[in-house]
Amino acid sequence: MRDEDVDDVMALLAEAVRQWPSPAVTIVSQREGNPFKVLVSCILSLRTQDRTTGPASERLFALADTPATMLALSREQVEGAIYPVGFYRNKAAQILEICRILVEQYDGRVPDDMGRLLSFRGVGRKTANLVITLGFGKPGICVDTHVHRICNRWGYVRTGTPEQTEFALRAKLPGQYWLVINDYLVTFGQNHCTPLSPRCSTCVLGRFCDRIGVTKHR
DNA sequence: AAAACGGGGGC
DNA sequence: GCCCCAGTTTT
Repeated sequence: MRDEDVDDVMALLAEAVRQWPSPAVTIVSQREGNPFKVLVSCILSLRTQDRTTGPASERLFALADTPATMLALSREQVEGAIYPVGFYRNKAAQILEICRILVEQYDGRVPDDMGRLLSFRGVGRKTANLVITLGFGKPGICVDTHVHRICNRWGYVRTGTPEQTEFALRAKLPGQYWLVINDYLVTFGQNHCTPLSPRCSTCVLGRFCDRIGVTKHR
């Protein structure tokens, strides 16, 4: 994919993702404007399939949906609510630790800058960028493995790590696409342009794609 | 039964 | 950069 193809690809992508109702990322999108829910949802989704984190986070938020109230929960309560996301002890402990810091040092509010977000254990660039963009509506690019894989598969960027992809996209992706690329590409990556067996033969973006790193395809 | 999945931390 | 982290889902 060449730079001048961006508008065409984004339009085709928007059309393509419409065939998958209630995409998994919508679960996270529904947290829009609520940085705390975005943050907790992201912690739950670490190294798990996104589909499972929606119901799990709903159960947790039914018990508590602010740092102060969630801090009052026991680790066992949190662990029980978030089945079946896995990594229960780590995730429950990290969430409660973040709640404690938010209450004690940040007046119960989630900070809106990269530096402070990254200081929390369990928060990396993907989570921080999602909090900044979805939670606070500020500019940012959230690169998960889907975004990283697909942008490289297209040949739009040539990078080795998601962080490099983030910086490459920040430098070249037109600003009007920053807030939608993650939503589109995650949906697209989960349903069509999958890691192992992308459906290249039925892909509307075929003529724009370099298929870099594609080993098998149907 | 086995392989795929997926962000972050520690070194 | 490399290795590790645990448990659910898919093949």
